[in-house]
Amino acid sequence: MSKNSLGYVDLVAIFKKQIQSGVWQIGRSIPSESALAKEFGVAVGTIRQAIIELSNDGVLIKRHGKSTMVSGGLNGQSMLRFFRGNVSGSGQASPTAKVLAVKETPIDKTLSGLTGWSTKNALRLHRMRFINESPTLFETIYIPLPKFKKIIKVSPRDYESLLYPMYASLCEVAVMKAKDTVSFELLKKSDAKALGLREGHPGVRVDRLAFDLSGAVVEFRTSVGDAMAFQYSAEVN
Amino acid sequence: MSKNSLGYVDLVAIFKKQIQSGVWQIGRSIPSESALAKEFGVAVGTIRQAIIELSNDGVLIKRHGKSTMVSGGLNGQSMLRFFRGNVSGSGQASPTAKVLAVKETPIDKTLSGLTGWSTKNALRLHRMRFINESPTLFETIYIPLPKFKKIIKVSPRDYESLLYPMYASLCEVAVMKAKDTVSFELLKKSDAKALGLREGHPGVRVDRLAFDLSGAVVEFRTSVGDAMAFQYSAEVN
DNA sequence: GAGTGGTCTAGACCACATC
DNA sequence: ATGTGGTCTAGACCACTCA
Repeated sequence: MSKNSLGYVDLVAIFKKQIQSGVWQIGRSIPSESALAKEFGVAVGTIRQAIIELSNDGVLIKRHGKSTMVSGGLNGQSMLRFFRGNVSGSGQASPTAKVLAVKETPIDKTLSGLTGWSTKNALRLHRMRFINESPTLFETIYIPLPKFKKIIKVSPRDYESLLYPMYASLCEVAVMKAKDTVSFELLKKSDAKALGLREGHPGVRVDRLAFDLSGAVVEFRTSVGDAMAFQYSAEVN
Repeated sequence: MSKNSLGYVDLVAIFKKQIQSGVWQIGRSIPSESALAKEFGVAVGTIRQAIIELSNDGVLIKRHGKSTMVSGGLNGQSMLRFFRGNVSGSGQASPTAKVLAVKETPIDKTLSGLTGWSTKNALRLHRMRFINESPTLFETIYIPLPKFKKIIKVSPRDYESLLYPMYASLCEVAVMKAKDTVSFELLKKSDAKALGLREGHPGVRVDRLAFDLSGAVVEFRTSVGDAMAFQYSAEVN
């Protein structure tokens, strides 16, 4: 006895593959529910159940009356809400970012251990983030090659101010989830200097692993800032 | 033309009221889907849609083959994973807690501003949390009266080691959501002393607002610890 | 085996977006 | 007016739990 028709769980897996393989592209529409029902030989309700699950996971975006689209993932502006006196407050803060350096570097044991990357090289970016013109976060970012090779051809001055949307549009990589680890440390000389503080000043450090749809790590980022200006809010559910 | 039958959105609201009013009690079963369908005069599918939504919000707990139950909310053991070398690691850490003082205090403007509490008094607890016998977090906890009046009659030595389950079983209060705000500061003398550190040592402070099903604040808690031992992990979605 | 939730169907009808 | 997703129905059948 073999099952000869697909369940919604199967469809969820199939739809994910459509996205990972690029058949369904980031930011573009997927076929209508009734079309998919015909294509896969199931009832519309079954298609809907699969789509609703993916929508709850942030993979698809539904809007009543319009077609369902493939999400580009997180937008990455989530990092700066960690500091006092910024965006979420009233008035206008002006968060900006500047990429200071881009360099191709080998993936060493430490980095591959953290990320699971098995290719040889990665890109390393140094990036400063500003609030109201003042340097607030110094970031070191690793992204693997060759997946992000198109980034190399972009001049750092032409980087978009948010990296994740750029990853999506340029490299077809959607960051769906991330894990932050916040810890406290005294600033090293180099970090302190970049932030306009003295060596040994209390610092905060946020290590972030960013994951794509398949759960693979697509970025590792370390951000350092002034602990005394730091404030992090999180929902616990 | 009036709508003469209930939609699943209406049912979600109705079911929440059943819980808030105590008709459906924390930890107990709710009627079966088919029974509810008859009671409210709708199809089973409509009941299911409402229940699924509440289940996704953590309000109800479904288990295949068994009846659906009302959740007791968060368990409150979430705070200690913030420190290094603890539970989530291998081996056995032994997190414990000890309530040092319980006192009835008036709700001042600051507290009512933060929490929205409009009654006159609150209970204030001082509580120390330990990892492997060593004092790690010093907590100051406010809960409003008269909602928590049953707590007064319990001797601090008889408190359960997790407070949220005690709130649920004793006071019918389920903490469904919380908001943590993490910041760094130099330890005040009193906090430092309680933690076995010297005044001015780098400290971490976590302010938490805990919410019930209706979104009302049911607890305000401030936790202070050693910044050097602090490590916080969070998922970003 | 009786009772519960889980999946799927086929179709009706509603609500929103767009032309 | 057409196409899309949103809601609801009534019923069949499956899968799990427990006595």
